[in-house]
Parts: sequence; C-alpha cells; structure tokens
Amino acid sequence: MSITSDTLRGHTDAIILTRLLAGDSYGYAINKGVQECTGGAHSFKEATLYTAFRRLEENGLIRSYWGDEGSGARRRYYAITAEGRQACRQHVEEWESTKHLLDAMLSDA
Amino acid sequence: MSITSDTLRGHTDAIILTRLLAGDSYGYAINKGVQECTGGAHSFKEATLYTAFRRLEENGLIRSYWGDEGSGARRRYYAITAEGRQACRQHVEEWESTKHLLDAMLSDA
DNA sequence: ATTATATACATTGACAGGCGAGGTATATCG
DNA sequence: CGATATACCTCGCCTGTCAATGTATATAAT
Repeated sequence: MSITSDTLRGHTDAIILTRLLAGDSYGYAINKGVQECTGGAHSFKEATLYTAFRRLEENGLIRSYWGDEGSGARRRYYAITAEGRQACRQHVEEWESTKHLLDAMLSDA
Repeated sequence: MSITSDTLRGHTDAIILTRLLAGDSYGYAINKGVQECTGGAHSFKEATLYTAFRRLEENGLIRSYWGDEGSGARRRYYAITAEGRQACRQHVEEWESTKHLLDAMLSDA
C-alpha cells in the first residue's frame, strides 16, 4: 500500500533537493534513491518528477547539464544551487512545525 | 508565520472529521477549534472549509442539519457518520506512516 | 532475429483541492 | 449609524499530480 500523493504534495521539491545535497544526480537515479530510502513505499511518477525539475530550475533552485556518458541512454544531471540549499533548509524547518501541528490537529483531544 | 497550505492539502477532510469526533459542530466553531488547537498557527479559509463540507457530505462521511437557534445567525451543524469515523481512523494511520517516510526523505543521510 | 525488460528522458491534457473575491444575514457595542 | 463578530455560501482561477503517450539505448532471453 502506497501513500496518498495528496499528502505528499508540496514536499516534492524538497525531497528532490534533499537528494541533491549529496551530490549531482539525474532523474532516474534520484527516483531510485527515493524508492530505496522509503523501502519501496514511494517513488515519483515520471510526469511529476520531470515537471518538478522544470519548476525547480525555473526557480533557480537547481541547475542542469547533459552528462557525457560514452554509451547508453543520455542523462540530464542536476545540481543544487545555493538558493536551493537555502530553500531546502527552510522547507525542512517548516516540515518540523507542520508535523507537530498536524499531530495536534489529528489527535482526538 | 503560517504553514504553507500545500503541505496541508489532503489533510483537510481528516482534520474536520477529527474535530467532529467530539460531537456535532458547525463551520465557524470547527474552524475556531482548529485555530485554538494550533495556537493560532492555522485555520481554514472559508472557501476551503465549506468546499470540504460539501465534499465530505457527498462522500457520506458527514451528515448536516440546520440548528434551531432562537436568535442569531443560522448554523448548519455537521455530524460524523460511521463511514466518517472509519475514514478518519484510516487517515490518521496513513499519516503516521507518511510522517516517517517524509522524515526519511527529508533527511540528508 | 525478435521480444521483453531496464534504463533514461519528455510532453500534453485532464483532474482535484485550495482559495481570493465576492455575496447574504443577524446581533452587539459604541 | 457604522463597525465588528458571528455565520453561511459560490464562482472561477491557480497549481501540482499523473495517466497516457512518445522517443531512444542496452541487455538478456527466446
């Protein structure tokens, strides 16, 4: 059973940015990483993923460049920018407080 | 500083249902309750709130009826149904796992 | 050779939830 | 009489997700 994507909405960008903190990567690998770190419970739909990349780049939070693989399918690599790091930190902070708020709002007190 | 509503999206219905677990209530009061239990950090926009009520009733998770206040503005009361309780429990369960997943996905491991 | 599977990227159009902006009505306080 | 709080409602826009569809390379199986 996977997670309702509505509850993940709004976290997509931050999840991707977090993945890029460790170093440049490309779409397919990033998604595999997400899959791995959630024990297979979540991965992005391709449309969602690539839409997010466009959005993030438009907002200056990532940069992209084509890799120079000798063989195999081409890969577009992404690098997080300084602004991206900042945005990521901020989102994680916000997540911490959202978490507590939601815990409060979803508890039958 | 309030919470980005995108990160709350998908929780709206469950938050309302949770509020109704304690007993029947009406829109304005429900929203006040949310405000209170979050220390003022969150409350629903009216459009969001009433849209949610319609949706919840369509889905059979709540029932509604007009109160018989002798004076003052009329109030439409809402009652959670058995299905609503079930849906609420399920959402809270899902929230627990989503929370852990997000913690994992937002941690720079 | 052909088929299947994994890797890898991309776009289009539909859909759903949140909400700004606007509206209605009652009661109280100054 | 006007302001504020209570109390409800709807229309139409915006944004993020995703099913469907398309392209291309490499490998393993049939």
